[in-house]
Amino acid sequence: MLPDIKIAHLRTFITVAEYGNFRRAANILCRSQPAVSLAIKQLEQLLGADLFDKQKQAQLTAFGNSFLPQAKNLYQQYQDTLTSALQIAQAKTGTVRLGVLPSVAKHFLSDIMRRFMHLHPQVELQVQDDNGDNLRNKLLGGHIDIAVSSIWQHEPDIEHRHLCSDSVGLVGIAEHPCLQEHKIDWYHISQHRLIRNGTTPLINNTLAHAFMQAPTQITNMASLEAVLSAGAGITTLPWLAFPKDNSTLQFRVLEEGSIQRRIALMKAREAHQLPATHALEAVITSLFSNAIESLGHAYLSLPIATKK
Amino acid sequence: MLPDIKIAHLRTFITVAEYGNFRRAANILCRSQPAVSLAIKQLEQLLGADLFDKQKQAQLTAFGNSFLPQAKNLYQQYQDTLTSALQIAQAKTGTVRLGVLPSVAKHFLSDIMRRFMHLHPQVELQVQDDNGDNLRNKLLGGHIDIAVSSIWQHEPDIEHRHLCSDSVGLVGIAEHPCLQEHKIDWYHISQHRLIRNGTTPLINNTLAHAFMQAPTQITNMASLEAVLSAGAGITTLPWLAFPKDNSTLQFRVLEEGSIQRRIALMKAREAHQLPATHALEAVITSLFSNAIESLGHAYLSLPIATKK
DNA sequence: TAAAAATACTCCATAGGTATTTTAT
DNA sequence: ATAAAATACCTATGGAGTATTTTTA
Repeated sequence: MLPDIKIAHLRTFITVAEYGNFRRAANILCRSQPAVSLAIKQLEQLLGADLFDKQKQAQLTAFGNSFLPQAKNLYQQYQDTLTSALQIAQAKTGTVRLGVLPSVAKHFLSDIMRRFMHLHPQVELQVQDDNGDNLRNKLLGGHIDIAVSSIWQHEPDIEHRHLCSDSVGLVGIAEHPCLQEHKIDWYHISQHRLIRNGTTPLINNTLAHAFMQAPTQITNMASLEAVLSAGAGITTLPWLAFPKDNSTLQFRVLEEGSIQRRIALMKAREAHQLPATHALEAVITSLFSNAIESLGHAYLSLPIATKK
Repeated sequence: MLPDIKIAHLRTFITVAEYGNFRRAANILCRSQPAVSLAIKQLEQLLGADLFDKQKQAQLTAFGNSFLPQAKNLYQQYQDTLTSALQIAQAKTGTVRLGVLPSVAKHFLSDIMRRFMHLHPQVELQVQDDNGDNLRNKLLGGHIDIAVSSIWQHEPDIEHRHLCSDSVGLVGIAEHPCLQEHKIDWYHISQHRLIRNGTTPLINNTLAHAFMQAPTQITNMASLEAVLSAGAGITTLPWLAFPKDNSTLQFRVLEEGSIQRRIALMKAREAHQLPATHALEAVITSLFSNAIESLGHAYLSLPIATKK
């Protein structure tokens, strides 16, 4: 059984050896001189051999000399290990893999990244954007740590915290007949060329389900925008995905409040996150609860309920 | 400033992590379960992050997982360092360099080595035999740690502890005229062929000083023995150096009790010895104080005085 | 419901302080 | 003679215990 030699013993020994003086060492260590004497005496007893020559003040014995480099090494590793652990614990270092929806990326990613990188400059932040389905799979497969994505069904293995909701609307050129109507006529809408896109599953089981069977599917947003701008069809998009800078296109909510996309922060229920991940989580939630007002809009709403 | 994380914290954490159970870990550590809980809680607080999932009993968090190997490493080095230091402190390991006179080697070295190697099997014991002058220089030069040698003058830088004394005598074939006389005739002795050897300086400043100017010097004992056996001269030797197994040679004390060689255990006053060296010292002194009787002889005496 | 972990509290060992004596330069 | 270290003695912190409640499987 090894004797109970503590880190404090080593620190004291190293300091006395380095300064060659008990009193000065005591000052450095913020201890009284007798405390240092006692600590050394105890260490010597635990080791079973003198470290300092009792005749000559604060002079190392041969054994002391042979122990000093060993003690220094050990103390160095102690410091290194703890420093690194603290860095990770305080999210000063590590890696976080974040998945986001393109529409979320467009509006919030730069803010999220700026804020997070400011608070945790040493943490590597890996971001990938993808559609909700793929984000879900990546989360379950452990390829990303957290995701800001849309919910369409409750997954038992995924925990989510609601961040905001946006309304799904009909999108097409302003002149398109469907957008002229006072009230959207779901019956006649299927007469027009409907275009599916990556967000279409959102309107499954709604009045707008006709889009689910649309023969044309365009997942790339730039392509979709071009096709729509040419007046070649209509589609549905959640408000955040709507290209607001395109003046030829118009957004019209399907039925006020009825069809909403819920955006949440998600993580695999199983996986335990490194502190860096928690830190990112905190940044995202705080950003959403504070900054949404500035982006505030009828078609965008703050969290309705916050899941623990 | 690093938080005051102790070795005990690491040991507790590692044990709980390994056994996946606070209670069992407490048993292993010979602590109560609350003590273990508290220690972990404190460690978590000092690190600033949870190590175990509070929901699931004794399950590591991601951070805990990343800290575990680091903690293990550090604890391993702690154990290794202390084990090695304790080995050295307890003279279980290390190296001792011993210098001895050939005559001492002949009578005592095998006993010294047997006893020391039995008590400290892991310690490397380097032995070199040489004459008193060279041993002195090697001691001062730090090339040997201790020596069993003869004293001929008090050196300020060498500490010595008397071990035994032996008488110096005239050595030659039994038939040699000088050995026939009832009382040695120092005046006529210089008429014969005198031979110097490595031990001759011992008789400087004595009645036998004539040997100091002898034209023939033979330092090698085998050669000396051959020359003496051929009746080609006489020499002086201390009793322990006298080849007792050579029946043709005879030893005769110069003047009973008057010319004595003092054999002492010597070490450089400055140099601090490793515990292994102290252990060898102890073996030698105890061996001399116990075992001399068995070798007892009129020409060999136990310590007269013991210098601190 | 049974086992495991957390909490509440009490106590004692020890690390640390101050005052003083002893030892080394 | 003076500074440094050791010793003596006292105090307070915190580590460890038992008893108990709360939580998890």
